[in-house]
Amino acid sequence: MGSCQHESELAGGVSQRIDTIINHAEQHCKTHGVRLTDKRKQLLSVLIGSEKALSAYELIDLCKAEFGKAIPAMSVYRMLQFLEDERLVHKLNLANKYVACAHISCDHAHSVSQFLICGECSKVDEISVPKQVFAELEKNVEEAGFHLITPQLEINCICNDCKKGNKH
Amino acid sequence: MGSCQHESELAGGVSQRIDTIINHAEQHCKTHGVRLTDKRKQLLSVLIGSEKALSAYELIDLCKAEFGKAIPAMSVYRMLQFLEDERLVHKLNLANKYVACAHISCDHAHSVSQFLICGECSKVDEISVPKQVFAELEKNVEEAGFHLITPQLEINCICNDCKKGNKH
DNA sequence: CATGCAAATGTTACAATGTATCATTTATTA
DNA sequence: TAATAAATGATACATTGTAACATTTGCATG
Repeated sequence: MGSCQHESELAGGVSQRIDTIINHAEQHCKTHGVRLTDKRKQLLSVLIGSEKALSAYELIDLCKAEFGKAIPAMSVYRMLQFLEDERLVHKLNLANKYVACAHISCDHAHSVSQFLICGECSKVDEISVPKQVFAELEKNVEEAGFHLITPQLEINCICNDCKKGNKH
Repeated sequence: MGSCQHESELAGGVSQRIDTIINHAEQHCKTHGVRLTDKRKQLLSVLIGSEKALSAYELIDLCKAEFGKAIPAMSVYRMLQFLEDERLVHKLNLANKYVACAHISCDHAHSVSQFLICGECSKVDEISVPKQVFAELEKNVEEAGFHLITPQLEINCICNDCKKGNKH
């Protein structure tokens, strides 16, 4: 697997960065024969613009603040499901929150993602641990008579800022 | 750290096994100056007797079935909190369910627990991966600017039985 | 034993999260 | 443009979890 640029490090301002990623998402959907509608795009752009993982209802509030109209909860859950199916968004079950995939603009597939979730401020980092470490873990799982279903690990952490006692 | 006998492998029948563990739990509470009341004991024994992780409301139903009286949700959540604080029970945030600690009868502390959670049937196994594997993982977490708070990893899996398509 | 205090549990009323069902709107295609 | 499928909206609920206050229980002490 080649290295890739983390999307938070893309050049340009914030909204330009979001546009770039959204463009990639649109391209992705086009080639998959599915539609990235305006509403879905709104949701995704809010997630991309957020440092933190967001709950469905936080998303509703933010969309309302940014776009003026409240999206019903039912619709938000459906759109999140769509975005998850298209691997544009990850659901963090540990926190019941959602984050944009950190690699939407990358072409290559990412094998294993670990999500570090700050329990204080919900900041999330999506990292990839070395294959070998993950392979070790998987070996132990298999020995216990279980099988990994998603190569996704969610880890409860505290981020540097919160550890230092900074407010947000 | 010494090796230890997994509690599901204790000799004797099921209810005897539960009694044995409960006795250890009582001893534990006595030395910690807290009370393992009858209700708390009921809850704990249901959890010990269950192969699967149980939600708070599943616990309410099972307690009602076994002991005749329904415990209010509020009380159940409080008792679960108590049992968690005493490290007799683990909360699995991935599944919003609870399991009895697999090592109540062991004297020594267990450093790092990984919970393998079957997404089909909620069966849970509490394993310990080698220290070195965990240390590797932790190193990656630190490099990302995060810190582990609980040495607890929850992993979405499917168990052998469910993979084979067995019904429960 | 009575009394008083603290811990534990119960009750009520909600808040928050998530979904089933049916209605409506929007896009696509013949 | 009409027919159809996909997406979204609206309503009503189910489930999960908690805040606030009331009651009961266990325990120490006079």
